[in-house]
Amino acid sequence: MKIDPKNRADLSAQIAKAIRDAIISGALPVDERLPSEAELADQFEVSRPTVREALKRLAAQSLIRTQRGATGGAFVNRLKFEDAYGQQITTSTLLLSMNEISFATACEARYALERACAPLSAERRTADHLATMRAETHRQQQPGLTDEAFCASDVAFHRALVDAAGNPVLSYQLAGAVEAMQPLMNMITFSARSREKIVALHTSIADAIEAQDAHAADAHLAALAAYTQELAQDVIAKRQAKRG
Amino acid sequence: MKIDPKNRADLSAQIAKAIRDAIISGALPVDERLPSEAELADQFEVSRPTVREALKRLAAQSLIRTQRGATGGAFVNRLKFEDAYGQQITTSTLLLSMNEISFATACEARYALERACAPLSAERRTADHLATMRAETHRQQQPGLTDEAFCASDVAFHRALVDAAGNPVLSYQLAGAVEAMQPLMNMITFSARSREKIVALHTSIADAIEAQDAHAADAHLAALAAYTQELAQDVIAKRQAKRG
DNA sequence: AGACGTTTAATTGTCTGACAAATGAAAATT
DNA sequence: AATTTTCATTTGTCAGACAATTAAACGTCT
Repeated sequence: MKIDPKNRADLSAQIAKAIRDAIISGALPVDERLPSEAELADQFEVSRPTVREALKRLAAQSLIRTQRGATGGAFVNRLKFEDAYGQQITTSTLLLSMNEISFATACEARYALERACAPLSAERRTADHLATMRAETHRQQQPGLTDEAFCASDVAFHRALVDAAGNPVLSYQLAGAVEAMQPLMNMITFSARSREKIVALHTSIADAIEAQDAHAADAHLAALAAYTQELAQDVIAKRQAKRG
Repeated sequence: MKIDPKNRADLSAQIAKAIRDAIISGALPVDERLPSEAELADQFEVSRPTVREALKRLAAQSLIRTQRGATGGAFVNRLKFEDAYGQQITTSTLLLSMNEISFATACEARYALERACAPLSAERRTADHLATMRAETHRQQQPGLTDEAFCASDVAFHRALVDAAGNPVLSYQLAGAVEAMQPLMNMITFSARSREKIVALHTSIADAIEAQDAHAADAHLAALAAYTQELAQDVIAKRQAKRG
């Protein structure tokens, strides 16, 4: 764990990288305690604030956790899926909002990934996953539901579908794609008729998953993808008509 | 952008969250300059080191960039796919290494996602993507290639396959899954015969993509997934035999 | 007037030293 | 033996200072 002694700029970034590399390589195992800030400052020959800035960088990535007190310090953190979810959703959301990603591109990616899960979900779905999907489709039929609540329920439905695949790596990867789409979906106002059609497709998907019919699930997901694209195009067209 | 004035613990985390929320909500647009560290310290009523720790947290997530000098400061960073790749790969790698994810689970997720890309890749592949895939399959036939180099070429082949879908969101999502698998793949020693079979499957996949035959591409990918699992099981079985 | 070097102000990067707060362990007391 | 007190360690925060960098403002020479 060394830093470049000549380049005295971005010291905290260099130190963070050195420690991060040690963690990734396994030299620092999970729950290992790092030296105290004072000791790290001595080792790297920098001041304590510089060490602290480096540690905060690592904390922002959930690579370490810190604890105050006599036996406290910085510990290598076991990166949990739930921690990673949050980061992925933040990153994906910003990527979509900052890079002029079209709705079509984001939507295509989302449904492509989701269709990859469907066969596994059909095979392994539990009663719990099915119950969640049914509950959400039921919620989506409530009359007074706001568009935001409808979209949130939509996300919950698709999360259950993905989780039913029983593969945490897939769930993690999909979390970003599905949740990052929500702000874009919220921009669409769902008419009563469009909601009805979406709920019908959700029901068909849940039926197919329950029947363990991967082919049917895929077909209904494809139909839902196509219909979502169609709705978005209508919204975009109407907006441009208003302008013109 | 406010912080809890009562809770004077984790101030830098609170400040980082306040600024992060402002960026995500769009209140701070891309390339907007944040107030100077001294001004932020005044606004939040904390010291400059505390502000700096908060800014370093955001820098670790590529949400801001800093520049020294008279017109310098911290600027909201346009999150590029390139930056996000790195973070996703780091996170995915650590998730796999720290959470006792089996090879089977990771492999299943990877190939499920990749098969989601295949139809789009078959439809949209350019000469450039095909050339990369051909070049990598050719490289994989070199006799003196180390296992690491073979795996690196394998990653490059699959990256080209994914990029051929022409959807940057998919490429971003897949980057984590494909690259994070590399350390696990490196643990497998590829015999001459297994390499031969893998190269044959790669060639079949490239052929199918070139012919824009999505169904064939999917079938060959499925075969590759099954064969990879088979190889891994052999390695695991041999290791256990050595122990016993 | 225009081109070119110089100064200057603003800003981040780093350092030093200090104190507060939390926390577990050791010591003292009942 | 159980409980309370004290204490050492460590992180969290603060104040002030100086160095390094950078672009704009200024001055000088042609």
